[in-house]
Amino acid sequence: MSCGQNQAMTTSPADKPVGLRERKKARTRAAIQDHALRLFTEQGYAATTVEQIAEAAEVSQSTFFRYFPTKEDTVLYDRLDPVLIEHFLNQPADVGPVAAIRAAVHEVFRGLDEEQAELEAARQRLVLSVPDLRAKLFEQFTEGMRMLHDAILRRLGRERDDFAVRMWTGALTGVVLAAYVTSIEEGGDFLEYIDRGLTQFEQGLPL
Amino acid sequence: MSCGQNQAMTTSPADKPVGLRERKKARTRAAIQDHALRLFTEQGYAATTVEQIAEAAEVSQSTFFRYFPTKEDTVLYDRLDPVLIEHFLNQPADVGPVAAIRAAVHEVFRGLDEEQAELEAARQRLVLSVPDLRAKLFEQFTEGMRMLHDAILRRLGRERDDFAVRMWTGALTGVVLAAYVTSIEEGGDFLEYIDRGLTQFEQGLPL
DNA sequence: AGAAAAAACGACAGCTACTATCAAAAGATA
DNA sequence: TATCTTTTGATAGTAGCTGTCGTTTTTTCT
Repeated sequence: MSCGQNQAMTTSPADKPVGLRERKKARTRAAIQDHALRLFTEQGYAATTVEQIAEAAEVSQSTFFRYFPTKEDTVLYDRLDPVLIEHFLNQPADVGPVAAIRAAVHEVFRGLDEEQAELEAARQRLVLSVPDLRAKLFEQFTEGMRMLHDAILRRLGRERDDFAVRMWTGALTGVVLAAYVTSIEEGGDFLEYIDRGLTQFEQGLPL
Repeated sequence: MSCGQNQAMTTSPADKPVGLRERKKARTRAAIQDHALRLFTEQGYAATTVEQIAEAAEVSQSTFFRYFPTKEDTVLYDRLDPVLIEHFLNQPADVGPVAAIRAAVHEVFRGLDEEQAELEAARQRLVLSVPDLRAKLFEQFTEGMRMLHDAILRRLGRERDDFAVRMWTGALTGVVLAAYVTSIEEGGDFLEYIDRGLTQFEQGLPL
């Protein structure tokens, strides 16, 4: 019923402090997020109040804001970015950076089951259609750019503030963002657009 | 005293309906924006209320929101993007797209006097330091990406939905954004970073 | 098991960005 | 001057978000 939350890996790998408290917290978080997304798609983002979400999830407003600092975060709380970076860093050292990114993206998105993929698609559509959410999403992208920048630096053994790497990372982020927007506007598989975009990038972005 | 508002060119070029009403509107808009920016830099963005800005500009809150739909827009109301596009389109047809962009950026930013440049710099610093403003700025960048996409299509005579152009534009926007962020973080001339970024882009983004 | 400590919760009050409405004031027009 | 339109201000209201505090629930210690 509830969508799978991958929260367990936030703690250290050795101990498993999955006490009753942790389980209830995870359930509450998932309930809030699920009901929020359902209400948003049913009656629109702006027309849905935090009070309604809290009521549907059977928590108080105080509790809502303890779990999600803003209403927007019920949609944009990003679980995927750190996972992507992790997969990227785990790629073998001899593959090029673009190939490593391609592999990481594939590994993460192919790992979603159909229900998760469906939910993710709905979420993406919602995000791009609501201005406030769009704005925050774009900021997330640039935060991702920064993380990617650090990862690339480490991978290539470059020193900090390498301007060429900065521009390279910026361009690649722009490509991914453009592919993302295109996939929403044109419809179709997100992964395919990313793939084509990365190929263009590898070929030097011919016009 | 008041910073130069280039509002006049929004009307059709033939008539000049610069009546008393129009002049007062321009003055009010400038007053709100100036006092807002001053208060933001003096006491911080979040700590400054709309009420304070309205009081400083000697207008009611109603009037404030008639001029600026949101508090953020006092900082982010962008007058430069359409000007940039216009200059880009006015470049001679035989220069390449990157060179045309470079020329347009130079023309626009070199056209600012020292006071305007100083104000613009303060504005840029403020924008990147406040999360809410950052988010909206990034959205503006992608709107700029869309406008640039259309302009490039027209310039190259391509048909709509050319994937290669989309990726090219996305990458270029990413480069400009990265150069922008770098110029804020590292300090130094904004134009110089843009120039170097565009050069990197022209050279195929070597690592 | 029982007590103490810690964490989570709900209720309430308050601030502020933002919207809607409507009457008064100011500018344009004749 | 008189009329018509645009702009403005006052007021009331909604909703996101914060802070506080007493209560309940869960964990930990003995």
